[in-house]
Amino acid sequence: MASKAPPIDKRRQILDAAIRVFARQGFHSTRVADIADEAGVAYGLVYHYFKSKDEVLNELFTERWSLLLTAIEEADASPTLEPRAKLEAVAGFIVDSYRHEPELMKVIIVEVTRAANSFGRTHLPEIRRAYDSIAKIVADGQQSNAFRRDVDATFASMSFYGAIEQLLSGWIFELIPASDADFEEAKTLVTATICDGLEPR
Amino acid sequence: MASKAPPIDKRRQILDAAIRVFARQGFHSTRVADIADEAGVAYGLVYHYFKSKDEVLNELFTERWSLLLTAIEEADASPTLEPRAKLEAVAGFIVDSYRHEPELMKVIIVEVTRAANSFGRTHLPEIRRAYDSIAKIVADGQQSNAFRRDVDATFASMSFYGAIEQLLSGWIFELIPASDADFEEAKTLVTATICDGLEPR
DNA sequence: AAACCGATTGACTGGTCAGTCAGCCAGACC
DNA sequence: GGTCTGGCTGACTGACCAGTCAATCGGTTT
Repeated sequence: MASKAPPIDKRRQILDAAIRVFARQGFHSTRVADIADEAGVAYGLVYHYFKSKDEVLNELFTERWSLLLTAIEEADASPTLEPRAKLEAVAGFIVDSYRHEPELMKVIIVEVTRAANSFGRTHLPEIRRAYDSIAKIVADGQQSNAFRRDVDATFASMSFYGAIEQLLSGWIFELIPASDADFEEAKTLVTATICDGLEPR
Repeated sequence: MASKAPPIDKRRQILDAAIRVFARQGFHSTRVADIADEAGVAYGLVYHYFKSKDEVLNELFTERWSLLLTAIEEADASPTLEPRAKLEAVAGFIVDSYRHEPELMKVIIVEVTRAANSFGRTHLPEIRRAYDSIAKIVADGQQSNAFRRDVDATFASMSFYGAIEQLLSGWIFELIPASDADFEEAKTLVTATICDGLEPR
């Protein structure tokens, strides 16, 4: 055989199965056996590739959160984008992440980001980095008079991120409609709400 | 004895202890024994007053969430308040709740509201009622031209509530400063951000 | 063909708790 | 003094499950 078929990547297979199972049952009520079954793999193999059940979730989170951090920092670094457009880019990235991988995003938000008492605690530094990067975009906007200065930048970034996460939660738990059109609308509307406000101009 | 000293209310004592322990360790990693110890009460007594460990948390949540629902609905019902002032009242109520009972609010947010996969699921209807009531305030504001109409009311209420909850999370996990002045500022700033936006007028 | 080695298997164990239950005790009432 | 009642006690149990490990498998090297 010219190229030896690489064995199916069992590690990846386990991670993908974990996404599905965690999304379906939540981290706490999935047993390691559920992951193994879903992946079509023996129980012990999970421990061959991961130190513990926790490490599986950590891996999923870290993999994706680093993409988010990169996206935010890239938006911030763009010399051509206006501050508002930078925020739009961030909102767009998060919404698209959910659109393309709703199960993974559900796991990350429900089990890590909004579970600051258990897993979130471990990842607080990384989570915080996202808030800080967004705050930096706002602060720069204030510097250049694109944004008013009487709203603290940290504060504004928390509100902005909180609004987005709440929308994702709404989609995740089917509290608000989640069609492609809704996703598109959301991207601009979060930014519009935060930048322009609800009152008429 | 003229008035027989009523026995110390052990049930209340258990609930208050549970607040402290849940806030300190999180629901999942507190054993029923921890609650009993903290309350200075025998293990079995917890089961005398509550069907299960879950029921203790449910009770804590329901007790307080109904206060919140009442507060929102009262603000909404006020004939004199402008829509914006109604939102301010809601934000104020939540911030004050945190200021006066940070441990209880921590438990409610971390273990129920943001744990929609476990406890939140049970209480989704009540949680949703809060969102709906806020959405109604926004919708009425749009009706009377106090708010612009091109932002969906449900959407706006999610953003508003999400922003507040994110702030509380920030305080809970010490990501942002939490002095009395910060609390006061937050009350007006959340509403200002959502109503006026970040861009200068 | 024999030795080697990493991937893979799944039965088993040790520890952890939620919830049970048989009974104790202190005051009320006879 | 005796009995009754219900708040109260805490040792015990049954279930559950993360993580271990000894054994097997299949491919590669010598």
